[in-house]
Amino acid sequence: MRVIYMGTPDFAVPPLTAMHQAGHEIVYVVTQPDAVSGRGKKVHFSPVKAKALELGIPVLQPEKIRKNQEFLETIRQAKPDVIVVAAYGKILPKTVLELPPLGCINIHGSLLPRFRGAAPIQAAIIEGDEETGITIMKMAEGLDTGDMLAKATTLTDGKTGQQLHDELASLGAELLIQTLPALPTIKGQPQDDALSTYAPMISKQDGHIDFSEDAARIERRIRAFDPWPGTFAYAKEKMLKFWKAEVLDRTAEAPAGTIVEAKNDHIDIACGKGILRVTEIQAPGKKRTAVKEYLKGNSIEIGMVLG
RNA sequence: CGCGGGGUGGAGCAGUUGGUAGCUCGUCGGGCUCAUAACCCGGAGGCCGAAGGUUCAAGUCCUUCCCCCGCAA
Repeated sequence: MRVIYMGTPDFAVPPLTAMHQAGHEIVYVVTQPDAVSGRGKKVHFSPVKAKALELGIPVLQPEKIRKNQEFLETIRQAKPDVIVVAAYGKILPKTVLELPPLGCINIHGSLLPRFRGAAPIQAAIIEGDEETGITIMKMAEGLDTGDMLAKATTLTDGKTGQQLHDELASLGAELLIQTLPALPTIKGQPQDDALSTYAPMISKQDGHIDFSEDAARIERRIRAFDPWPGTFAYAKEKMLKFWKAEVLDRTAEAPAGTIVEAKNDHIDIACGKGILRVTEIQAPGKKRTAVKEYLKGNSIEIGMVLG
């Protein structure tokens, strides 16, 4: 099949690789423009661009699409059968959605209509869903509202955001390869808008722990935000990131955020409900460390309140 | 040249205004104990990230490089 692929981050790499291996003719890869990022402000390619270059596929990086006649003309002349989109990072205008004969299809990291939006994978963990998955849909003008074409599921289990992300990325690639050939005949299933939820884009600030929450939810947040943006709280002026924790059912008789115990391999913190037992921590400028190790060279003041 | 923290015995950390390194844990040996992630006694283990330089003398000052990490993007 003749396809144009649009995607940007790591999540969008496996589908690209899979289509290439499956023998689909990928005319162009469209991805976000190079941008400065990371320490030292160096210019970095998007992961998808890096892979496309490796595979020898022409890359397009339009700043904007809507009024970009040159870009629109280029993809029109490419005459793709379909445009496949995975975490591209920009809303596509109707002119693009209607351009290919088979339309545009999108790989989304949740079981729609649950968790429409930018961060479905993390949302599934935070909300405590036992099951999540991948949905491939026909793209419509609304945000992740198109008719569903195929689904694949997996368990959330005790997975971190990274683990679930990687798993769903490859699951999405598989599902895409299965779905593409059937595209001309497959019948989409409309989403039930009444059941839809929205998973907004995550910001650094979302990692700031609110200890008045249920310890169980905080633990899920810690997992979901591993490795980014990380989940943190402040001890005095110092930021502490938490990477692993358990939940104790009993409730502490102390205000939320109070450190009630710190010994051996754990630091216990009072929450709105339950106690958060932190077992892996990271201080600024330091690496992730098991609390067991951390406590050997650092002292934790019992009764201190984290904010 | 975006801002900043750090690389010290196996692990996590201290090391004052430069004078050949210390703590906690672990480890090994011994002791106590019904027992212990407990306690007591004793021991091993470090070319202090790398390469230069200053100095009578550098972990501690200067230069360059390598690596790790936080912020910001």
